Amino acid sequence: MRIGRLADACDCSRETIRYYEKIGLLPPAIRSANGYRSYDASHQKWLTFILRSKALGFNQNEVRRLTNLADAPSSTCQDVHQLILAHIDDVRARLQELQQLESSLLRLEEKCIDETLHECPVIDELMAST
Amino acid sequence: MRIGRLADACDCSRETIRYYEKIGLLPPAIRSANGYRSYDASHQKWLTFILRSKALGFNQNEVRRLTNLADAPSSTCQDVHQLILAHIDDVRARLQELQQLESSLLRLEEKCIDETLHECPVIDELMAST
DNA sequence: ACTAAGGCCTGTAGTTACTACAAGGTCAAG
DNA sequence: CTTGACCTTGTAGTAACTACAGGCCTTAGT
Repeated sequence: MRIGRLADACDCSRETIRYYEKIGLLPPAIRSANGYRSYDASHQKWLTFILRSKALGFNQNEVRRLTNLADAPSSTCQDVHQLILAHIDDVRARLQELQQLESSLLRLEEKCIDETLHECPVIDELMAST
Repeated sequence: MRIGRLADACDCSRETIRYYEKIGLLPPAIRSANGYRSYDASHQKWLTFILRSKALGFNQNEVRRLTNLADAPSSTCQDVHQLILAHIDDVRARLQELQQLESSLLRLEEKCIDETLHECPVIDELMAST
């Protein structure tokens, strides 16, 4: 399988695949005589794994740790479990931040009483000292 | 006021201030004879405005639009209102995404029944085809 | 056999929103 | 007169790609 077919199969771009190889996330492809990258089913599994992990919001470092765990025979399910729990905490922290952001924005938005005004209370509040 | 004092007053780094000037978010400082940047109260207002907008999650482009509105005498409160509403939509979209992420992660996490297992069902699921 | 379209290669630059130097100039205090 | 804190510019690095440029290779059609 060449890069284009793998990209289609996994629904990602060729550039992404080459990029993952470059940063060592994806094991390097075998090269055929003409220098083209050549992939098999195991490459596809790895790439699928990486893409799904990303879709779950894991960043490169976390994905790297996950792939290491997937690869190491000595790893246990607990290691994976820990990573997921840490990531859930992370996601929840971001959720809280966004929720606070939303309520701040709503509070601000309510200040727009008269929309025809040229003196905007929102601008004033953002600019005011203290 | 030199850059260090402004940075302290607004609780941001000197580099950030220079950066905002460079990208045209902050009006350029007046230079004193030795070439140092010199700021006054109006600069401080601008910077405060920018930093607060960022804290509300507005990105550079949105902040730029906000500062333009704050600066233009012809702008109305409605323009600002629109920007805020659009941003609230944005934040809500991100919230939804994160909530879906959280539930996906929780579903996945529940698969870890026996933590001592070396065959991790999570890894298997992430790697499996279809 | 020839040609055109498409696929592949490498390498570099751009994106966002900064942060972190490096190398050097300026100024006040001791 | 030196030390230290401040200032200047410019460049490179971060995450996670995306988008070329310039140049081979392959495949399908004529």
